[in-house]
Amino acid sequence: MTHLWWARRDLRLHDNPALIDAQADGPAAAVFAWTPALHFWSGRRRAHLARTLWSLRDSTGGALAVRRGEAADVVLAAAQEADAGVVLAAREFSPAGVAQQEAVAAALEAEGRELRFVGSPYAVAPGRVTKGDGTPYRVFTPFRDAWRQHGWRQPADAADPRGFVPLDSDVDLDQHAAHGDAEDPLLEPHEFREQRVLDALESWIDDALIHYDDERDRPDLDSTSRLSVPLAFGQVHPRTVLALTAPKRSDGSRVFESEIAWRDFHADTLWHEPQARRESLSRVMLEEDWVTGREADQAFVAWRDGRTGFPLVDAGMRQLAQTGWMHNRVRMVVASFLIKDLRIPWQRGADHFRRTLVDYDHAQNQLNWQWVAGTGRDASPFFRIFNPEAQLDRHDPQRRYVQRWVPELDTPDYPGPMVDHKAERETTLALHRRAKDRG
DNA sequence: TAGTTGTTGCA
DNA sequence: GCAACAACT
Repeated sequence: MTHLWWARRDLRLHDNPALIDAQADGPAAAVFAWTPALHFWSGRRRAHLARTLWSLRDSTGGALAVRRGEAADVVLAAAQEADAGVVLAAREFSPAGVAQQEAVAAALEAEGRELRFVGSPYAVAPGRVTKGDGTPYRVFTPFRDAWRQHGWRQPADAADPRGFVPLDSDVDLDQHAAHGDAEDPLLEPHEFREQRVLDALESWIDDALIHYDDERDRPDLDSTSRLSVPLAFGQVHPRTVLALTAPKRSDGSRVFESEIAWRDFHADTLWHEPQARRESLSRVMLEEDWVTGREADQAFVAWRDGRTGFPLVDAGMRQLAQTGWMHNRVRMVVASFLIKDLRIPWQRGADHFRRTLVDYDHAQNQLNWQWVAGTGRDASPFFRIFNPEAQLDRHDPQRRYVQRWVPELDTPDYPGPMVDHKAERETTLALHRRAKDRG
């Protein structure tokens, strides 16, 4: 009997246990649900999804169906067409992903079909790393040590690209794939193929992994792994990444693996505390102390548009606006500036990132913003306020990054600082102390 | 994965 | 005059 693979954030043939199981008894059918929620994505992010799906469908000999509709409707219809009694999928752990898979499971069960979960988008799935008493770790470092101790499986074999039963699509991927930077990207589809991602990863490991501990925080050097986009779409599995870095032990590889652990830590936090998607996990400021109204609106727009007068903040926000990506060190600096200098709630910044980042990942975004705000599970101390000038001196010493993204930097057209950082820092610290004293 | 301030130790 | 360090926020 034919099985159906429900493709989610695991758009790959390599190391995909759900897909392997779907092919266990012969060729599998495969479907991806192009849901109404994608309407709210940025055009750039949707284009990248379309390109990734185009590439994956091409790799399956055109068999993968990409269909418009809610996941429950799309998966059920595909299961009926393929006469599949069993649907295989990777389990999601975010609130939206859980709700979606519950709806799919219910729709299938109503007809006597079964949704079976195999694997997850994480090296170690949320909920698996706990303290001795079964409760989750609150602090990252002990979590990471236990996470390493727990370990992970070796990557699964690659799926059979010929092992698919074709289903029709009703989404025009060519149309969605065209966007700004590449109006007709499918003339050069090489760039966003799964194999290209794996090749680029291997090159990066050979060239840059060993320097990762020193260079990851240098936005001018472009030494990061650039894995955030493929990881967000599941074009590569973190376990594949860890298997490739494992033989290359160095300080660089250990720091890099820590970053993968952060990814699992944030997903684990959201799994245990689903309200963290909107609510601060701890309170560091009194409600009335956040800036609101027109003053906040004007400040937010200056931040969003890269007109704060702080070169590193403006460079980051312009890189985001122009490319849909921002260097991680700079993400921390711009987030700290919005929260601690402008005193605008982290949720507003997180919403902007959701609308603009191509690598957007709900758990990573919300929990990293909470980390900067000092409200997360492993809260950064409330007094950790980034100094945008000191960060610039330290991480972009030749000012090459800021000059690239803020070309008018050294001209009269560039505005002066919109706030006095030293004064805002003092004010924020005083408000934090006040909130602490009032409980 | 912070920043500031004050102290110490050395040149 | 400064780097390294501790204490503190």
